[in-house]
Amino acid sequence: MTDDRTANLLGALALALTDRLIEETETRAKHGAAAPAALVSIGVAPGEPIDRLARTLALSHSATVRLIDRLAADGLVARRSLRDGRAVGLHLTRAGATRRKAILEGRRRVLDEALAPLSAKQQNSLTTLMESLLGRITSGRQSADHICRLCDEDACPQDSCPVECAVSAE
Amino acid sequence: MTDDRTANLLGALALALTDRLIEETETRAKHGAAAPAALVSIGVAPGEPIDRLARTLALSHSATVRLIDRLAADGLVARRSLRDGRAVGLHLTRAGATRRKAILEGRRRVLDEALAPLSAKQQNSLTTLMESLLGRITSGRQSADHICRLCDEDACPQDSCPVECAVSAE
DNA sequence: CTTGATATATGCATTCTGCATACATATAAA
DNA sequence: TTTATATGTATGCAGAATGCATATATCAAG
Repeated sequence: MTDDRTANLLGALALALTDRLIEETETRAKHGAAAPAALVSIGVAPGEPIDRLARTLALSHSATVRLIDRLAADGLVARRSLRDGRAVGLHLTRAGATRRKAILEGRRRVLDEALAPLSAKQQNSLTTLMESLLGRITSGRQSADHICRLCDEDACPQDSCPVECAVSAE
Repeated sequence: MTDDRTANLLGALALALTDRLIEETETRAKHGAAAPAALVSIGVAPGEPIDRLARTLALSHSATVRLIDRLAADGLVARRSLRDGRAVGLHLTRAGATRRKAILEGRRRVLDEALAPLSAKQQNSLTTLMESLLGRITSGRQSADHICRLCDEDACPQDSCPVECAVSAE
């Protein structure tokens, strides 16, 4: 079985880091915690319909429509028509792409700050351990997209991402 | 400098775990993500005033008053008068204590599940690394209380808690 | 006893969300 | 082609949670 204290520390760490990540990213995209995730996710897969984004964000469809309304009003996201006339393809405007970059940089800053006390060797150990944990947590395509909704894809190419690998291995 | 991929994995892991922790604990105490944290925190330090709880939860005073209203209406929390006639001391009712236990158990279940793929040795390594990260993240009394707002104090006695130690060492 | 600080409570507005529904388009069947 | 069903988006409406400004009660110091 797992150790009491280890479990507790993991819970505290996850909560503390997420608090900081939300705080940091939310101020850069307004409209709640889902907004930065939307900008990041749209950037990873431009042209996807609202429906798909809703699943990635784990929001209802209507909440996602409203969120896109707000981001579009801010000039960060644009709706384009698709072959399928029912759906709209989501894209970042130039301003949206800039904002996205700022969000990812803010996120990175928070994480760097937290990781600062670890040596390179310790960071490697941590990476290995986290790969196991992330693989375990992942449960399917939708879950994977949700977990990676704020990820910097450049830092973590598809074939090296433990979350993606867990989906492929199913 | 820290490694791109390590930082990214840490962000994803924190987010994914917190999603699960919130989901799990929130269903057991209704009234939003702050509710389970309130029940846990009141249990750690019964008799504290609303003001102090507000700071631990990082909520405004009025939001905390409303939260306590709801939890009291559910019969989970009771207000008692204190020597200081302005303040009220917060306590868990019997039902509240039971609920608190369920919240901590749910949290523990999520964390156990995530940690399952690690060997005992790996868990020890992870613990050491997390101690460093948590110490770094902590910045003062208020920050510490906030970070530990959902912690199981039994699993992590004061003098072994890296967050508490970071505060003491200031 | 007066003044200022502290702790709680409440009126009001705002934000974000989901449910139910309406509408347009696509897909498949008859 | 026509009809029926499924899919994707948008909107009306209501509810939950929150913050700001403010009111009230109590304490502490002079």
